[in-house]
Amino acid sequence: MKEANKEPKESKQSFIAEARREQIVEAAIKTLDEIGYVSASLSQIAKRAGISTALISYHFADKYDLMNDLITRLLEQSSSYILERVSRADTAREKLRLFIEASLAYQGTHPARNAALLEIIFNGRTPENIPYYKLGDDDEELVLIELKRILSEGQQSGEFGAFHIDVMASVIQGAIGEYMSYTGITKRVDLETYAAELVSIVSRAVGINI
Amino acid sequence: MKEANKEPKESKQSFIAEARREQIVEAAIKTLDEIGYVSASLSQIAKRAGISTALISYHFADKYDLMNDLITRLLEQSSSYILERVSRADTAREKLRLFIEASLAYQGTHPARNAALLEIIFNGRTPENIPYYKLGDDDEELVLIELKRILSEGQQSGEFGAFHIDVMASVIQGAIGEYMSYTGITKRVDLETYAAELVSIVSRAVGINI
DNA sequence: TTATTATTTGATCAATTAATCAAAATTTTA
DNA sequence: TAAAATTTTGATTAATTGATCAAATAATAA
Repeated sequence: MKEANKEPKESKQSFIAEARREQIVEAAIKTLDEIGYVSASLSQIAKRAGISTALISYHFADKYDLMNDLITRLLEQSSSYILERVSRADTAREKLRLFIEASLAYQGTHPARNAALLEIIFNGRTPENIPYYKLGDDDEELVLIELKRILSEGQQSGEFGAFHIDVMASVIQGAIGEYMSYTGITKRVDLETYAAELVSIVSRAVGINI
Repeated sequence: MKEANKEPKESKQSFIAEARREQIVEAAIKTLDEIGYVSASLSQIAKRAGISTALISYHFADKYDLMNDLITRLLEQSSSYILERVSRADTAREKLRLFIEASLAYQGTHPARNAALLEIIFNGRTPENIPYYKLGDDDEELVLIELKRILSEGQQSGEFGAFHIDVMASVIQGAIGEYMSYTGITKRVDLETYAAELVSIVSRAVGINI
């Protein structure tokens, strides 16, 4: 179990090793949520997992390897949650509504995971010192691509009017992200109201034809 | 010059001390922009300022004091830039347009300051471990308050239609912030196009009556 | 069973951190 | 000028960081 996953996606790691990795990742999420990225040292993570720091080093090549695994899992989870919900609708208009609602709902149901995701996206950097938020992860991209597909689909079907798809997608994601990260709005407007109002605002913006 | 500013906002610090503080803050901005908050140690900042680390400790009570000074200056600058531009317009519609354009333009003309602001807002925490982004700084609030005032003004004058002001403000700020922080959109759409499209989208969202 | 392999720990490593301090250098004051 | 106050540095502090290693423990295979 020396090697960190290089190429092999699914490989021959024992059940116990995979379970341990998962436990460590969960502890890392808790740590990020509680004390933030800057203070999230291996010893803090180990403390929350109830294990020694050396054990983390045994299961992960280095801290970057751990954070990478963490962010991959978090993005996979939120992505599949959102994409699954969206797939239930037929029309672009309905898909757009479900996209917004699901994106916001995920935060409400997974606050710690959401906080951890924010911490690592905004603070984490690759070994080459490139910020994660400038990277555009695959799973992150997946959601963005789906959003653009919905917008494009709506335009072609005549459900939506004319607008710049990249910018519109950015507006929608920005509005969702704003509620995720900024507590000011969170305190003033509850999740359901925000979702409903956002759907209404976006509907007007895309020029929905009843 | 032992004491760090506790209550005295403007006090009796020599010109040279103030100049030195400013130099240190500028070096801190450069450091945050170049290597990010996590790596921005006092020694890294001192290196870029061409001074010893002890000198930073002499002029600032501690690292938090420095970062606090830094974020205050950065927010003051961007706030006054935006508010000054907005004040040139008369109608709510024009103010809204200038607000969006000025907010985006500031990023284009001050990329390093913008990057530093992002780094510290998302990574910095108070001594009580509260993330800055959950705090709602005074100068940050200033801009938000002005935005809401514009939206409210437009509704009362009949320029805008009906919408939830808090949510609409959040959407607009989110769309602006998205372009600031996420490189994906930055690479696909240039600043001017984004500003123009965003104005167009928001105009539709607020329901502008020609 | 025994031998082999996988897992886990505690001790330890060098590096870096923020901060302190006495002494030196500089500037200001008298 | 000389004295006093301010500014600056280099050395040092204790604490923490991520990582390594040999030895101990546990699980698996023979």
